[in-house]
Amino acid sequence: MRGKESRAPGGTAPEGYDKYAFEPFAVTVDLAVLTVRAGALQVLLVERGQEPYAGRWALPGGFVLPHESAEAAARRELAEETGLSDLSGLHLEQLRTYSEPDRDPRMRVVSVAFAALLPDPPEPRGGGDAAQAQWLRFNALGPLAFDHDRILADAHERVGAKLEYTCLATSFCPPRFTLGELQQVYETVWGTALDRPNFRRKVLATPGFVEQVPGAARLTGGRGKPAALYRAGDAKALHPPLLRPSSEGRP
Amino acid sequence: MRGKESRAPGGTAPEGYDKYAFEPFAVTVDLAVLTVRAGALQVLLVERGQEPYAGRWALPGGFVLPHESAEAAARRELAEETGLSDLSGLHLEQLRTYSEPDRDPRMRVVSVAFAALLPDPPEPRGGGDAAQAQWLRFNALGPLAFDHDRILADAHERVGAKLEYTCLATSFCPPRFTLGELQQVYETVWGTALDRPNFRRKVLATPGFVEQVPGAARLTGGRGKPAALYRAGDAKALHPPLLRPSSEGRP
DNA sequence: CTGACTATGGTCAGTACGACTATAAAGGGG
DNA sequence: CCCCTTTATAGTCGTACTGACCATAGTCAG
Repeated sequence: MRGKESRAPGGTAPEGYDKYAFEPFAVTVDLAVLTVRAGALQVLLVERGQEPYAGRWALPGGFVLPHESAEAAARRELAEETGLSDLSGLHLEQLRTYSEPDRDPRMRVVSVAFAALLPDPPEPRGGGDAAQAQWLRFNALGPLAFDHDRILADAHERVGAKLEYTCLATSFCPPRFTLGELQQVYETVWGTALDRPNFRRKVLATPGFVEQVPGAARLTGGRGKPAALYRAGDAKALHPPLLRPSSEGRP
Repeated sequence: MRGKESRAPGGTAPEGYDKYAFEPFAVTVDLAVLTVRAGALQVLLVERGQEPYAGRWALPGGFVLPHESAEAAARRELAEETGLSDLSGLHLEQLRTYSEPDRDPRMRVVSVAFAALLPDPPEPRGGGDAAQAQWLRFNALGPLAFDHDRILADAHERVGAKLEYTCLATSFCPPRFTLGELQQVYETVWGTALDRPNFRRKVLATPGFVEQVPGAARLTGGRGKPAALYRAGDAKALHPPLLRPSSEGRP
């Protein structure tokens, strides 16, 4: 549009658009909310109570309201779904838009998908007018409703790729974290094991990725030598990137 | 939506949606069509004939029809705009969706933006019911209509980044090309000069990036030693990536 | 005290990359 | 026809990065 108003389907609208000269679309957002918990990649899902796909798991989401952008709708839905009032430290990123005409059997729905990363996963709040949201392990998910399998796969791929060349991994971590926790984020998302000394060397050699918390604070959680605490630096990109092993060697 | 039908704005629609229980959105596509021509990055633009932004350049695009996906709409609009019947060798990639409520002063328009790369730029066809599309140099563009400056900047950034770790550059080249042409794609999009022997070594060392045309075909265009011809290989990703110089050294 | 466990520090060789020099093959101008 | 410009291609060399290791330090469970 905009280059050629006359192309509006259903009629010509030379000056202002005729609001109903074209088929209206419902615009929604779908959220792939990821976290690393208990050493596994987990996703926030809701159980559908109605047809179609009753009983199946689906990504949380909802309609975009007339006065808000898709980003605002995503933040609002996420707050409602998780009950998380403070969305600081949240990474929310637009994935892509899914617009196949038959993706919702009831009507034409165009959905803008987002990937969101949470550091410390709060239990989804119970109070709500709809099905309860729950964290489920990314592996061993049955088929989801609609095209949500594809959305989730795209989100996983995107996050995995961005770990390589951005500092995104810190978005999975609490404000203070150890390098072991950071490494576990990489290993969990990528599904591979990394060499610990090499990972450490690489992260510390990247200026602005992490910075050590000055007051020699140390986390004593379980056994083993206590680890130094770090917080996220101000860098956004990783140069050179931290490539995942699976994508490098090709014997 | 889909997790909680009751959240449809404007009313509850327990089973099927009430088609007009929510504010309808117009859904459009906007195309950032890029090519490398005459040693410069060029963009396909149309001149607006009507308010708002009359006389300004805008990205080509149009409404998504009720029965087609955004991708299909993008292909259709591109064919109409360029008159290019064969869209083989075309790279079309969804960029992101722009949904700010006030991005079009007339009404609520949600636009799915695409980046398209053309190898050999055909002159845009004259026949059409709207303003003529033209190739303009990416530099020295005045402000575009709507938020199209931002869309174009995002497209440029995305393409520049994907040159680093994918084989996308071949999408800017004709079916047979020399390594010099391929290098010029990188230099034009990135706006930097590259060392020729090093570029050559890197490209040839990446398996599946390009493969030499067997029948010692050589292009004799201008002066200098004739160059060997190559075609795109079957690889999609570059490992390790070909990083642009600007993003590496940071003195 | 001992052993398991984790964090941290270091070595070493293979590889990739930037900067650079050299050679080959064409056309143009005298 | 010779020389010079132009472009393609080949190779060299030192530095930086990386993967695969080995070694040490600090804490907890028994």
